[in-house]
Amino acid sequence: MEVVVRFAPSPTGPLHIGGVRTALYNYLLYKKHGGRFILRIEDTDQNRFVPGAEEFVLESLAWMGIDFSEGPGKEGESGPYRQSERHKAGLYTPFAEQLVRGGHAYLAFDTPEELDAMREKMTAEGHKSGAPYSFATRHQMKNSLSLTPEEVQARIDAGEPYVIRMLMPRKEEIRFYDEVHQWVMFHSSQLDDKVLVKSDGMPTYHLANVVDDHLMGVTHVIRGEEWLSSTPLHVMLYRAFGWERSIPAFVHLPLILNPNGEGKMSKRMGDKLGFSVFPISWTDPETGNHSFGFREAGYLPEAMMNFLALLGWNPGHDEEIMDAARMAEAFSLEKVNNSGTKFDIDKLKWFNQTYIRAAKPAHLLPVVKPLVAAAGFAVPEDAFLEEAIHLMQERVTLLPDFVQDCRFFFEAPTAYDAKMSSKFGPKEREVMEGLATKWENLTTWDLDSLHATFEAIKLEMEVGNGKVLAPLRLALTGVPAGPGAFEIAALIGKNESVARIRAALKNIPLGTA
RNA sequence: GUCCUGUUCGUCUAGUGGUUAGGACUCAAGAUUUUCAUUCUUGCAACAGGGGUUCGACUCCCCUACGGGAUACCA
Repeated sequence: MEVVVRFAPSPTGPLHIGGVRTALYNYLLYKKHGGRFILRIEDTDQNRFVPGAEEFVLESLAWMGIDFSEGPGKEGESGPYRQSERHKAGLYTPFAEQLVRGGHAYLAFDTPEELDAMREKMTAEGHKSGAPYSFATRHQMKNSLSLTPEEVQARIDAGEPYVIRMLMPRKEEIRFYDEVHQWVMFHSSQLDDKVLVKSDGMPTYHLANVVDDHLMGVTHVIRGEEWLSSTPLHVMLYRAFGWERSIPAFVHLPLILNPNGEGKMSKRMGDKLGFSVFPISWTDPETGNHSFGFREAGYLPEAMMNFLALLGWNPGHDEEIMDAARMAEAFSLEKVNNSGTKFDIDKLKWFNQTYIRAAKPAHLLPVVKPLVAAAGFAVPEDAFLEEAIHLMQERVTLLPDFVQDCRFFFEAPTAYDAKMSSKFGPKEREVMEGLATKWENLTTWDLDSLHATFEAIKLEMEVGNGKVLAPLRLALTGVPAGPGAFEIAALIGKNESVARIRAALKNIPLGTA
């Protein structure tokens, strides 16, 4: 059987990292089995519609390397892909009518105020369920069940707004199999009469979701665990429509929790704890507030993908570093975990570091280049930058470190490390003078000749490695850490290297050593 | 409150009745390295609690505790 999965975000705000993981699991299953991977935009709530949110989803998935097979801008056999468009095409109304005709749903005319009143009444009477609309209350409300057909028709004719609600049966067992949680059972008496069609005629998530999944031939509903509670309603909908034989497999993914375990990962906690919850940066069109994403923080999408995949799933072996193809190959729903997962930023950093170290400098070049420019440096030639990346990549965790931790590739030191400077004594200065002179006279400028001058100066001045290397590093970079001094010198060139030694001699006050 | 769901090192996890409970991240110590980083070695560290079932429970069942989710004309 063909596997059809779908990722169905709603454009009510920027997609967050939990959504990205949901998309990723869909993608992995699709990559493994083939079939179709549909991106569907669930924009049935026009009040909460946020401009730019859909573009944000598209750009985020593109950055992550998560390709869907059909969706907005990529027409396939199941379009259109925005529920608002599907509604305009009249896709949902017949199904809602079918439900009403079949006695599975009914019309309700209650105002928000009346609903609130009932809610209050329920809680005041100490009812455990605060639901204002259920088998217990529906006959006290204004709907096509409690009103006579004439009254109902009169209200409709008068243009009174109404919603369509699910008529939840009184006593029915609702059992469904979830690939992650196994058998889950609900009792219909605990469920309320959810709104299926809003008073503006737009379907709610529940209706649209079930109808679309059916129409699109979705075989696996992979979504976050926050949906587990509404699954019985969906199952009842499948039953009411007579679609129970083709009901999709449910896969409710464990939630991604805040690092401190306090609830599902949120922007609020991210701000508090200092990490992003968005894949890429986002500017709120309403407030203008800007949030950085993992991309801007300097994470590689491959690292992100690897980390996210392992947040709630494991391949069944000890392998941790896997590319998309390898993960897809190893992917299996049975290996998806069932308990909430705290977001471990340290582990993500480790993945990022690992991927940066393993990357080809040419692969990193396009992302590092803009960072160099953004820092205000003149952007060197590609060959230079690639070599700098090569020298730095095993000591970098985040992409911006390529600029932050090695400014010396782009400019002469503007300050010198105090501790190292204090050891820049007379002997060191003498050695540096000698080395500068030797370098000036060098006709070939490569690692070998540089090392040769190093050996020569040690012999001449009768000093060890430290008396040469430490002051040289200080002169060249101003900082105590970094790639080998000769590698740096070789890269920045003869004139620059000599100039930096001369500058250090001039600018660093005589130490105490 | 009610319903659903979960609970193995600090974190991510392996484990499906008999294991010295394994790996990874973090942290600590040491070795290598002209600095830093890398690499390598070692170490610290867990089956929420209580009852059953069983010759034997981390593994199966029940209860408790503690998390998480859902309880909208939001998704």
